[in-house]
Amino acid sequence: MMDVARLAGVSHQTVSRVLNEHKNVSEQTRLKVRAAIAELGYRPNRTARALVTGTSKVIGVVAPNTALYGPSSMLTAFEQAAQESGFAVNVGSVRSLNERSIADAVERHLDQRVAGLVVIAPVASAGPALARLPEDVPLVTIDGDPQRASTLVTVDQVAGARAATEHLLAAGHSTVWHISGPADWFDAAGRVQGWEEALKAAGAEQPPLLTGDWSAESGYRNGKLLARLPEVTAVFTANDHIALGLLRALSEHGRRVPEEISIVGFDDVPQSAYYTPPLTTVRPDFDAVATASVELLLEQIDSGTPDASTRRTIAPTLIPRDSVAPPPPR
Amino acid sequence: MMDVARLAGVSHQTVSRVLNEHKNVSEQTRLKVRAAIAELGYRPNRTARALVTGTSKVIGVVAPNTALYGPSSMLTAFEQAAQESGFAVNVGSVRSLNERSIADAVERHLDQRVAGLVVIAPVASAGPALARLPEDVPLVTIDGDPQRASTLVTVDQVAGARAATEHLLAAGHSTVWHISGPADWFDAAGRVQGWEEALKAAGAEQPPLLTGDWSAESGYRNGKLLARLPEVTAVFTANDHIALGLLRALSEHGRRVPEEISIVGFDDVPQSAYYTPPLTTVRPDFDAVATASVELLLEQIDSGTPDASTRRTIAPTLIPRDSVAPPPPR
DNA sequence: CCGAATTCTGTTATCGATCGCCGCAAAAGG
DNA sequence: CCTTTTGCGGCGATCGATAACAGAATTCGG
Repeated sequence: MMDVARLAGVSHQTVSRVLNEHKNVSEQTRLKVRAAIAELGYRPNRTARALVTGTSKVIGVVAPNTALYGPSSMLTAFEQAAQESGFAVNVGSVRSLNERSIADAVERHLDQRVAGLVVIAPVASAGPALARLPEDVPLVTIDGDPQRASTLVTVDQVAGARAATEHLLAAGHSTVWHISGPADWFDAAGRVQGWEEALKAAGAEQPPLLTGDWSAESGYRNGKLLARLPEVTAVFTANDHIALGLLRALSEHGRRVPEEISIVGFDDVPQSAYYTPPLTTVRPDFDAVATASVELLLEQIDSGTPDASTRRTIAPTLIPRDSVAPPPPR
Repeated sequence: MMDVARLAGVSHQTVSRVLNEHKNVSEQTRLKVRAAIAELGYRPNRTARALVTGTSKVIGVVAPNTALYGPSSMLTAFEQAAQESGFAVNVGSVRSLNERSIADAVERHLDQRVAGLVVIAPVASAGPALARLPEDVPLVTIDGDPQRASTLVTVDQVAGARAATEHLLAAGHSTVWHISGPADWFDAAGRVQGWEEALKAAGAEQPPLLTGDWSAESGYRNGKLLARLPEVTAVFTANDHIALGLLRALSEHGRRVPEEISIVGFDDVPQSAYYTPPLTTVRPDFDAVATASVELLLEQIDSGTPDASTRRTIAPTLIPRDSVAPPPPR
């Protein structure tokens, strides 16, 4: 910076002012400084700036360390959005979603003096870890506890699940079965709730809930059971991978989809259009979630007021494909 | 730090020594300082340290901004490995893999004063961007150009593809077709090469190469064509998603897998065991790639010698499932 | 045409650590 | 018993930026 100042014939402070787009610097010197910067190929040292300002142009993201489609696609979408606002992204993945490891990940980020935090915290155990956070750090929670008072961005799981269930009921099915995600995930709970609501609203009988863990394997395991129950004609699965396992199990038992059994998934993974048959599913807009999160976080960072307690809900859309048909005549 | 020093009755310098595990500090004062640190809950400011040392405990990762299974699972594996060595990870994803955007991502990381860089650079266009990197920054390239002289960690694409092709030939097929990945990806090129080698070694005729783009859609598109060629009995696809699209196309044309056509994929995505039929595939060990990368990078960082030009190759393993069978009698 | 307000720019202190050098005490050597 | 080495710990400078304050130049109202 000193070199630039010398070349431009000004003080280092003036260079700093140009860099930070302060007013009160004449057009003439501004140009001189700009020229000197360009000539020397000077790039400011963000570390030094971070030291004196006490904050950095870095956002910390805490995400579960899984290959799950949702979290991983949000991560990249998130990085993209941050980048467009001039922020870098520090990831701190957590192997398991318990309070301790989330708290650790948060600590690591705080050590790095991040400007704000985004936490993908889809389970209840994340709550306490976040509660002990210093008051003044900007925070956005994604898919977090709907009850907690903090800035929250969520996919409207309930509405998505309701749409899926209603779609099956509208096709003529008397009721709809559900294979859920892990019980401690808010996402899974929301989808169960939407499913229940739709059944109740339609006056349909509610079959027992089957529980999966997002994996195709769990869909397969539950599918083995469903395949043997002749009264099952429609199933809504908590995600597309469970649906895939279910399709596999049904196919092994010779039960045809959608002729005998209709299925709706959730997530719209890019492959689901090529399942056998192509899967009707619900698409949450992960890009929108990421964009909204960055937006809310930057608002907090700029304003200095950490917790506005606003929440943003992203509505998913139903993608009809070939895995839904009217029930077979009995 | 001053507060800690005061409480321990020493100077700030001694506190720093304790923190950095310098020798020349007596056991007695070390304990006093440790106690003071614990009592005050002091955490060193990494930003200040980064400023004076000129480097940070942060590694930059450049990865393509895709939902592709390989890159995204390496990203999380990578973060995990770095974390265990006390490093944080800064991600800089790139939307498209051209020279310009890769160079930009690298610049952003350098601005942050990262200690080293890992670049997932599976295309040739990444080369020039990396060539212009300052000499002294530790760098590990993943799945990069096998010809370039730089520290490189790769999955042995050729061996994996050879194994897949040989597996099909061993089942009795007279030749094997191949749907490749995008031509500009090294991964794709390696798999094509392994396929060619295996065919040549077996004296099998080499069918024309079909080109995909990793997506199920491209597998489907090519599958529509293959389904109409009665002589096709075995196909090796560049990844599992292409195989899924292929399965779909074959199923639509009433061609049965594996009775009429055998298929082998690549990647072993968690879902491939539940495709219809379960897919025989080749599993690259992404965790091993990540671990090796971090290891090599830390070696460079510690030793101060940036470019050791070592390379580490991870051998993939064939996972036999149900999508391979002998060819139908003719 | 002068004093006051307003721009512009420079000087110095500061963020929180590490590094180099120096002094002092205790241990080793003659 | 005195000198030399070694171990321990302190003082001040430093990294590269921004913040606060103050001085110089300019504009403006009366």
